[in-house]
Amino acid sequence: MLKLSKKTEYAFMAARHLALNNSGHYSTAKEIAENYRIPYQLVAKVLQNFTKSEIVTSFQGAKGGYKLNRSPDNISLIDIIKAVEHNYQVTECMQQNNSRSTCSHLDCCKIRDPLIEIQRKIENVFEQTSLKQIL
Amino acid sequence: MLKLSKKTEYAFMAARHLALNNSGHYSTAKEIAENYRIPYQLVAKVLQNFTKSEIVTSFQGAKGGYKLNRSPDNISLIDIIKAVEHNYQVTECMQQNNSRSTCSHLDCCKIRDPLIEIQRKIENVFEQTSLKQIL
DNA sequence: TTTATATACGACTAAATCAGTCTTATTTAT
DNA sequence: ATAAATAAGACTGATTTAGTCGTATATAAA
Repeated sequence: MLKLSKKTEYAFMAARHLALNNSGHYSTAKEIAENYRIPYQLVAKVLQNFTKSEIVTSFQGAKGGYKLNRSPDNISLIDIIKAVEHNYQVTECMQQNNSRSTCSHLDCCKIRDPLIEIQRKIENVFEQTSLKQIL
Repeated sequence: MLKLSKKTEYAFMAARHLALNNSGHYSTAKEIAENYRIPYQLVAKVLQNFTKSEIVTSFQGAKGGYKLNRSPDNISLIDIIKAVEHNYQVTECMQQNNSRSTCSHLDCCKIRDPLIEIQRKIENVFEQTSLKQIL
């Protein structure tokens, strides 16, 4: 319960690696996978998600790889989470397509509103932490 | 990801119900289950967990049930979580019997320390919210 | 122009966790 | 005695998560 997915862990690790890289070449999925013993395919997907969210720019082909688009202090952990996870809500009824009215409990469960506040505070924790802070 | 378990949701609902009850009789698992359309056996387990954690006192037999031991503003959501969940950590390596040294990644994953801080802040959110605040 | 090295991406499978059920024992008011 | 309640462990089914496989496409460099 309340656990981050492996995908998000790998996303944090990959983002951190990209932020620290100043070796001249673009960082690759292979490099990150080997460096931290993460399954290659999973890092690859994470990096593709980063590209879609415009956190990084990708370069295809030989000598290709990824580079960060913004400086690490301008990227928050919530940006990274949103790039790789659709659902990071504390309850089902806060996920898209759900609402008070889809609640299966009689007259809703009565704790939805306070939990929305909890959700807001937890998101805030990740919002307030920048990539720079985890280097 | 980051979702509360149903058990914890039911625990919040049950605790809230107990806090609001001033009907003269003890609240029972059956009553709570029917009131919110929660599976009886699950509420029953939650309430048994509450008893073990001394959040409530239980009364067995006919006319039995449960009553809160403390006032709602003296019970935090983290108390409730701890009563029903063994693991509420954001990463596996923060759960009991795990540590930096059991990390499967080379030279640990490098993000453990910042995540410990995140964990602390998330626990703080639940610590700072009392049962009274969700009534 | 071929080859090696990369990203892109969807489909699939295996493993782990979670939710819910079943069963039995014990306690106690009436 | 009986009914109503807690106590608790074992089991099953459903869902989610983690990881793999396969194929297509792009590009630098020999």
